[in-house]
Amino acid sequence: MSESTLSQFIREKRKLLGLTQEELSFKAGVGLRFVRELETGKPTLRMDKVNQVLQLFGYELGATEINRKKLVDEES
Amino acid sequence: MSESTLSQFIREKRKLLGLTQEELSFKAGVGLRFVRELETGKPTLRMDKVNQVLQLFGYELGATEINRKKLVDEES
DNA sequence: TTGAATTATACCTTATCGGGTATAAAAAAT
DNA sequence: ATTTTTTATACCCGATAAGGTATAATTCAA
Repeated sequence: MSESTLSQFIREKRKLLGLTQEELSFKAGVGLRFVRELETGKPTLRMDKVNQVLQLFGYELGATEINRKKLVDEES
Repeated sequence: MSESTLSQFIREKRKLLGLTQEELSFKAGVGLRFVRELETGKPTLRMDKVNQVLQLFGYELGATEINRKKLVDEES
């Protein structure tokens, strides 16, 4: 799990659970189009909607250091 | 810097730099009202605007583990 | 305490996000 | 190769975020 960007993080987590975008959107309670835009890196998304998705994975939006070198795993 | 919530994080960082909400909003290129809503925890804010503010502190929005116990400082 | 500075809340307008739907492209399976 | 599944892109509409402005509340200094 490299998590260079939020979009990659979401996609990787989703695939890890073996879900399609449609299944994820249903589970998260957001529109399918939103999941697409999220995974394709649209920057203007609303935080609450993004959090609905992240919570399925046990994550949420937070402030992260910009030049924080991401190590092997998501642990730091 | 405890950073339990994003709003607290922003406010603490701002005070650390000795800025008023107005000065921060100007530097970040967002409206004053946005900074207020950000620091009072409005959950429906747009990610790009939040990132404009966070970048002033060298931070950005990212996925963080939900039950990640925040230790003494922001370092983990 | 008084007054100035800072922060909070409410109203209004404009821009656009989120969602649905449809179509196309790409990927995966048979 | 063909079919099915999955993902991407475009259009439309309703809801609301963002910003400006004004007013109230709070904080802080003198």
